[in-house]
Amino acid sequence: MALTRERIVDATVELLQRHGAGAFSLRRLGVHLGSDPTAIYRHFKDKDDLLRAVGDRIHGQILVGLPSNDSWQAIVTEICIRLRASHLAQPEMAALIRSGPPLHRNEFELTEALFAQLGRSELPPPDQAMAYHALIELTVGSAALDTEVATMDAKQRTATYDDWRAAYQRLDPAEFPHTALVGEHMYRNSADERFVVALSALLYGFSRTMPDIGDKTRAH
Amino acid sequence: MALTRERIVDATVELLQRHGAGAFSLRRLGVHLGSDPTAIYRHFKDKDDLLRAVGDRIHGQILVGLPSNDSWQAIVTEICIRLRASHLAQPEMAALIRSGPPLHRNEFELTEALFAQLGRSELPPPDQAMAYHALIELTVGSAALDTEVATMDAKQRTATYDDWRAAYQRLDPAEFPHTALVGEHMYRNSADERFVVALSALLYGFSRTMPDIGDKTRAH
DNA sequence: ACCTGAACACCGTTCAAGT
DNA sequence: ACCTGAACACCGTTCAAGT
Repeated sequence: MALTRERIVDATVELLQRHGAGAFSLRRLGVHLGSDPTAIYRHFKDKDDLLRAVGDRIHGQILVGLPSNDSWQAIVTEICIRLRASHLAQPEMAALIRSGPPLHRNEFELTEALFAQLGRSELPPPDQAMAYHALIELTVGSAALDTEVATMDAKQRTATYDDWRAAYQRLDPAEFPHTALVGEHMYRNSADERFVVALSALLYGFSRTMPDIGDKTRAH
Repeated sequence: MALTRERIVDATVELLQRHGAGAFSLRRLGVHLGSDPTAIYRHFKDKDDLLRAVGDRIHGQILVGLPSNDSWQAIVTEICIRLRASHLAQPEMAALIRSGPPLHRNEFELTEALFAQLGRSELPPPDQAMAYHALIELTVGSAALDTEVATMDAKQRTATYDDWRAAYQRLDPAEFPHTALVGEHMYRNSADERFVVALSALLYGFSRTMPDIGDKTRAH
């Protein structure tokens, strides 16, 4: 029953999952662990340090059972889908990771896995790095924008998207003519499906020579 | 000297800009306004309501003086650059907007401006909506990931990127062979430049018929 | 009509004291 | 060596009381 890093991380994951991210505090964690809240400071520097450890545990599960005999685009897509799902499942942790790369073991392995796939493309290394940054930004952004809605049940979620779409469709077509034409197509399909479409466009865009940008002097 | 919504929003913008986002509280705002912190509740429902109003004011400045005789890609890029800059300048507000579209006047005008440009592309309306969502996700994600670094001065910022790059380059090449090849190109250029590259790739990806995804039965 | 100020129910974190 | 518990310096928000 002794307090260990492991037991604290376990309890944190459980609390974050069971109640929302907003309902997590060190005081609640103390109650859940049956010990004084401040005992946690014996094992972690502060709350951020604890959440970073939670993040590393979750990043560690992303590469488990990843398909390997697929196109690089398909594998990159799968990794990003899983990374996005992790961020949706742990919004507190996600907010922390947004403030800087954790630079921990599992994050390095995730990066290596992405570069392994981007290395199979025809992109030269500088463009692989650019694509890597763009993939992370899109994935993290998609998760951040979807966090609030993702915690709802399917019925609520559909209702929310319907409400938002309706708000755009309710606009005066004289003042908002373009929104009037496109409004009905906003927030369609699931956010997961929209994400895969965006990801495909991004990968497609990077896997061609890009006009107007990039290093025009490159070898091929 | 009477308290008005306008005066409160002004003071909030000033406080957020002068000190960081983390240093903002209703109590501090009260001191700055020379009135009791709880007087704000007479004009705004709660803190989120106030930040939403701040967000709307800032969104309202994005379209001012936008070039109009340019390609749709160039104008979309300019809008996204400005939206990203707004999020970087007001991280508290940005965090709130991530939780759902504000559905306020200025946000509708921003959406209309983006659809006006996407309408000049050859994309059919459903794809315009998809592109819109993807653009927002990339823009918001890029801003979120860059917020921490953006508040630093140029020197600190470069040092931070150098540190991060070094962490990846320090990895054992036997265990992380692909990172070894690409590591030196990570976090190069400014985050703004990396964002423009990502945006171009995304727009380029959307402006072609996408393989494997999308409605294959479309007219053209 | 508008603002004040006490109060409520919380936070993360520190540190001397206990076992 | 490890944990406790009081204390510090904060939060957002409510509401009866003041002017």
